[in-house]
Amino acid sequence: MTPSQPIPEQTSTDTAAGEPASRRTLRAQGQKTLRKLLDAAMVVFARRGYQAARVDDIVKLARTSHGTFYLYFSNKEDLLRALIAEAAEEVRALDGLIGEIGPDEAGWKELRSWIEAFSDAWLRHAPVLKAWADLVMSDAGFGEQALSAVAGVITSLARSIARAGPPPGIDPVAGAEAAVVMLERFHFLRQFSREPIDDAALDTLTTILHRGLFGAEISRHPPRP
Amino acid sequence: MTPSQPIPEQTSTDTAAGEPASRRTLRAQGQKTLRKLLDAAMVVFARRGYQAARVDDIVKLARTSHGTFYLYFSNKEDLLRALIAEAAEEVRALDGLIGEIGPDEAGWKELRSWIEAFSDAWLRHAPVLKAWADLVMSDAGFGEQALSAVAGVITSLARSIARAGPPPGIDPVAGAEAAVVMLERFHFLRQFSREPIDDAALDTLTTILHRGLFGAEISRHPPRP
Amino acid sequence: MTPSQPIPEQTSTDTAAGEPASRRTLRAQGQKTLRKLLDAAMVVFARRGYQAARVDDIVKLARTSHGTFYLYFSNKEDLLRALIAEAAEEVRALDGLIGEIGPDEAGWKELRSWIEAFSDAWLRHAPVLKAWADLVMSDAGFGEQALSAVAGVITSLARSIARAGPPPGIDPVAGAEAAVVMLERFHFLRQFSREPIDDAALDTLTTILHRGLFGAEISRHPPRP
Amino acid sequence: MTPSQPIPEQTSTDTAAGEPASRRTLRAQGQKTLRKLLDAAMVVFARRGYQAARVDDIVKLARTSHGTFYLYFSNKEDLLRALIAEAAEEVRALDGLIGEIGPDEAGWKELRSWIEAFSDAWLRHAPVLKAWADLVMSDAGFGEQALSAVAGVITSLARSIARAGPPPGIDPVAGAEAAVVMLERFHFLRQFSREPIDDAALDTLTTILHRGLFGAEISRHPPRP
DNA sequence: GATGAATGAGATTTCATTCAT
DNA sequence: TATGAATGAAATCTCATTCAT
Repeated sequence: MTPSQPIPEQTSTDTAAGEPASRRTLRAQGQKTLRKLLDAAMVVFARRGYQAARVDDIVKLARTSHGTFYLYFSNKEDLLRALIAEAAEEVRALDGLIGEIGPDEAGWKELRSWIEAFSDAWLRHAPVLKAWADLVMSDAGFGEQALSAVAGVITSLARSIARAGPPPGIDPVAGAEAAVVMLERFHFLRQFSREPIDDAALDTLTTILHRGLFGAEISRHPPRP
Repeated sequence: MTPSQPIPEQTSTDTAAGEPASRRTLRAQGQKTLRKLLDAAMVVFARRGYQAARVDDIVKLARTSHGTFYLYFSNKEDLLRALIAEAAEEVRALDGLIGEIGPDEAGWKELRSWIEAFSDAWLRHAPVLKAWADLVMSDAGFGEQALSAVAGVITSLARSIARAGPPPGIDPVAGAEAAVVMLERFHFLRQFSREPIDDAALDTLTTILHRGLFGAEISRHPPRP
Repeated sequence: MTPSQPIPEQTSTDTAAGEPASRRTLRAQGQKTLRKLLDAAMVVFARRGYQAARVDDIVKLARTSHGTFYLYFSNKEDLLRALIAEAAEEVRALDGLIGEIGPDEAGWKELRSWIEAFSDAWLRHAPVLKAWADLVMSDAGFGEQALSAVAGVITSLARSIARAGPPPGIDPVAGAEAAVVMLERFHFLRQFSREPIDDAALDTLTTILHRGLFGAEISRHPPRP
Repeated sequence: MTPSQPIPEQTSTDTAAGEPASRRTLRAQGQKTLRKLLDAAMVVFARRGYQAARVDDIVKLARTSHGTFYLYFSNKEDLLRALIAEAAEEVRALDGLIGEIGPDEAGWKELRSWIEAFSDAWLRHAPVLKAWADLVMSDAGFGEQALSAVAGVITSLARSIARAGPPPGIDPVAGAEAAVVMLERFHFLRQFSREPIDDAALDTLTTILHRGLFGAEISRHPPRP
């Protein structure tokens, strides 16, 4: 007489921590709720920063419940990752947009329109980018993710600088890094101090980089009339 | 082209920030404990950021107790203010150092040595600056303080740019802002990615700003041999 | 030697335990779903115990939904009751099987075949029995139910022992209790440690009880060749 | 110019989950609180079972706070482990007590006094043993721990049986297992049904095992006068 | 001056159960 | 009959701060 019933192996942890609650396929209503939560989080992160944001704030704004939140995300960080994924997509799109930038006026305009695209993307995702910056401080993993997201843009920009033949004293990679962080933090500063990012500001940024990295000289690129 | 931002008078920040809970005069041992706590906080803030730093982490690293912590600071924020006070001192010192910067090689050197001073100060206070940035996200009051601290530097720099007669398209205030945030974040990025901030990097930063904001042209300032 | 426990009348447990929330008559499909849920619960209870088992685990394994679950059971406890009802049926059948057990070899064989029946029943319902034991810890009501279910077996066994004229020092009721719990837990232990319950094990159990409770002596019942 | 401040490595998780909050050395007051918590837990576990016991119940009974609880234990499981460690100590002590057990009256008395020791230990730690049994269901790890704790007793007992020359049909290891689980569960049952474990009960248990495993015959061991 | 112990408000997370389609 | 979505009460756990010695 032998035992008739094999004991099934315990399938270890069914849902790993930090994973989306369970990537079910969502119907229309589910999609809507998901969106509501993402949007609410965007607002709350913008208002209080990531760390200070409470799940409670988010669900209240989304007019839903705690339980529902954890139906879609396994925790606050998971939600941020979802938002970041959306933002990162656009960041990555930016490096495709960097064209040939010469020291002449055409180059200036090219650069200016790229910066404008950068500006648009930044403003669209401002809360996420801030939350991101906020998390980088406490979670190294998020830092790596951030680095790799910008790496593409920096590389493209560095190539563009190198092709243009930068002024002496410029290291293309360092220059590209400086450019990207300048653009990013300038936007951050202006938004933080509630000053607008207007044409004058974008012109200034463009001119600094055009002259500083792409070798434009004064006579050659009269500012737009 | 109008300056987008009124240049604020530097608001003094000597309002007893960061003083012990009850302002006792400290003997030798007290001084030592105070220093231990400040240093430990510096390390912990650097590791985890301000928000995520726990008082427990700090006192453990300082090899002292919770009770002692509150003997010296009235709360965690108070401790950060003390650290910031130390850093702000140096930040403020920086605007005194900005001299006359012309478009020639002398100007380049002048700028370069200022940037070097900035770099030194930044590296010395990196953890505090990061904690500061961290806090700014969630505490509006701290944001004001931060703005006013940098305002002095920005103002001085903006004046210096205006005096030099910047290239067309440059708004001196926007330019100064862009310059400061670029320097700050470039240091942050390099430290975060564990890349050194070497001479080539500082040369690059200097050249970008010299050409971008102070109208330097190629022929006039050959980079240092 | 007085029985330490009044021998309780077997309280009938046919009080509609484990019936669907609203007692509908089920069609073929309904029957199938019901079975799927019962089977899944059996597995999950075996894996995690009753308390730790989540309805979610059960419906996932049964490949159905939460909503469906509550179509068939009014709650988790209700489901367990349904399973218990199935098991109790067999438990109750066991006391009918206890025959006259003398101290001779015939008695040994009689006892042995009863133990074999016990073993079969136990193995068939192991998960339920475990869940039951699990619940007994936290729900007094379930404890009563459990006691009354085994009471029948214990009573029958005690009578059988008393009739056989047990060795001096044996209280028939205490002896019957000891026998039942020994059989139950021995099976539990062997299954838990993944050791088989083989003929040698059943022989050992039989011999302990035959000699211990029914007065068998060595010379009179040589073990089966 | 190279960065002057090495960034210290993040010392990963400072306190691993599931570990005692931090095995500080406790002063008198700490010891007292620790004891209060352990005792309170014992009571609560006895009343509601481990799973159903809430940390809140424990701290209320111990007249202390949630915060304090987590100062001493990292969670409920951790607390149970502490209690188990205390119980396991005594369980282990039991196998040293098993002496030479012959089929005569001296053997009966020897066995009886060992069973009495078992009984004492069991009663002293009843709540823990129940909680243990409760957890075994949901946490495999706890099962292993339980097995290894009893393994010593079983082995000693099996040796004792083998030395005594058991009746034919007895496998010493299976017999020892059966004996231990019988003793354990008998106590459990009696306590659960609120019946006393009196001399008659212990006599019965002793006699079953003495005859069943150690080959005692009727004439040779008259029960105590 | 210093410290271990205690606190409790508040945040996160889980999961049995109900609802709407 | 079936199901995905939603709920919210209850439980766990954290940590800045206060207290008593």
